[in-house]
Amino acid sequence: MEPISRVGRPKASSRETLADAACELFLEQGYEETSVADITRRAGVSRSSFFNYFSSKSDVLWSGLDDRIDHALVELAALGAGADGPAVRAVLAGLVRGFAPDPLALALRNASAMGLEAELLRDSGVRHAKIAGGVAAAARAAGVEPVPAEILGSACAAAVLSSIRTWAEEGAGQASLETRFDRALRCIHDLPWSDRV
Amino acid sequence: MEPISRVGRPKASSRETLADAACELFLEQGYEETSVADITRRAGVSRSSFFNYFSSKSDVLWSGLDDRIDHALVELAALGAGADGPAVRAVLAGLVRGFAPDPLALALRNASAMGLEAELLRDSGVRHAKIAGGVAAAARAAGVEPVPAEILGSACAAAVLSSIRTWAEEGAGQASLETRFDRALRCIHDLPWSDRV
DNA sequence: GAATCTTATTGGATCGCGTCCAACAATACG
DNA sequence: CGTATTGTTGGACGCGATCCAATAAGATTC
Repeated sequence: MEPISRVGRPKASSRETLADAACELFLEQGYEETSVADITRRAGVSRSSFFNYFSSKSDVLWSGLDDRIDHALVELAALGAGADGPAVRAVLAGLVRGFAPDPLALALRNASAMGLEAELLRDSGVRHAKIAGGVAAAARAAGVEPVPAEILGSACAAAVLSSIRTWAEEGAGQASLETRFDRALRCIHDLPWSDRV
Repeated sequence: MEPISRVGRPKASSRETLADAACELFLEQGYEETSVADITRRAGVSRSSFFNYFSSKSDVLWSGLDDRIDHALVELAALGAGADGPAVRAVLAGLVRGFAPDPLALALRNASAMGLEAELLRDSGVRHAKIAGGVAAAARAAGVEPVPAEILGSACAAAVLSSIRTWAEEGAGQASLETRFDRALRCIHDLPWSDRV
């Protein structure tokens, strides 16, 4: 991935060290109650260093998924006018494929223990919006009207995020994330109340 | 609405005074660049007073819609097991009915001038999640499985928010908000790619 | 091995949001 | 005129986040 540069001062710490320290503390004393200074103290680095590795406290939880989302957004944009259903489906499937247990999965599973409900509501809304926006743009590029495009985007984003959430909540057990996502996507064209809402 | 208390010190300022000052400044110099202190300076009150009227800076923009959303959530919860399509539709229609031009509408129309893109993405995500969560809970109460319920909720939330957004962006002209919302809701059971995604 | 280049780490200053609280002001009521 | 009630104010505080200059630790070059 990274063309590890062999020049300059070597990194003394790592994202992982910081993420581990952060997750420990989130579990021990809650997310809100853990300051960035707490995290860096435990990791044995300075507070400044934290922001060399993460752009914010919540980034510890979300950077893994964010990378995947950003990658998917690029692919969606590249679809151009050829953004039909299967193409979009393939991009989104790639988004979830191989998504490993991660600080985010830990946070989703222990949301109440971490006192994360509010924070997760807020942050997952941002990711929902990013995915939905990307899909909506792809749909518009393929000729769909703006409002239905947004609704479709939003439904797809919900499929992605809610499959991740249920997968994380139930541990690694049961169905794989990709299977869940497939099932979720199928729900879109089989919505309840479709004939009535 | 309010049982105006005739006892104790009368209010020296008002929400409206503060909201007006805030909107002026947001337009003049942008949202990020406007501090709470700036707002209260212009309104002629102390910084502390701001938080007697609004719970946060962004609350200036969102409190009007938030009240409506909270009201709708209560109604949705009250539906219980009888939450069928038309009932939910009626609640959501009530959410948008008579939604007047408002700091939020101003912000949506002048988002780029206010440098609000990022903030709106973030904040509208929260409202999307609230609406989607409420509709999903109602759907689950009516026997819908969790994942399709979330997707349905998300689609409904997108219908609400995207109709508000397009309505605000095009000024008060063209179609009324309620008409827009009706059209948006209809998109849900006529999604493009329905046979393919 | 010394100078130099590149990159990482660090501490400290600074800012803004949001919370909290005690002091104070203005009104109604008895 | 006291007193209760409600609103306003200033100040202190903690936290997240940004910025920057000083410093450290290697690699590279000569």
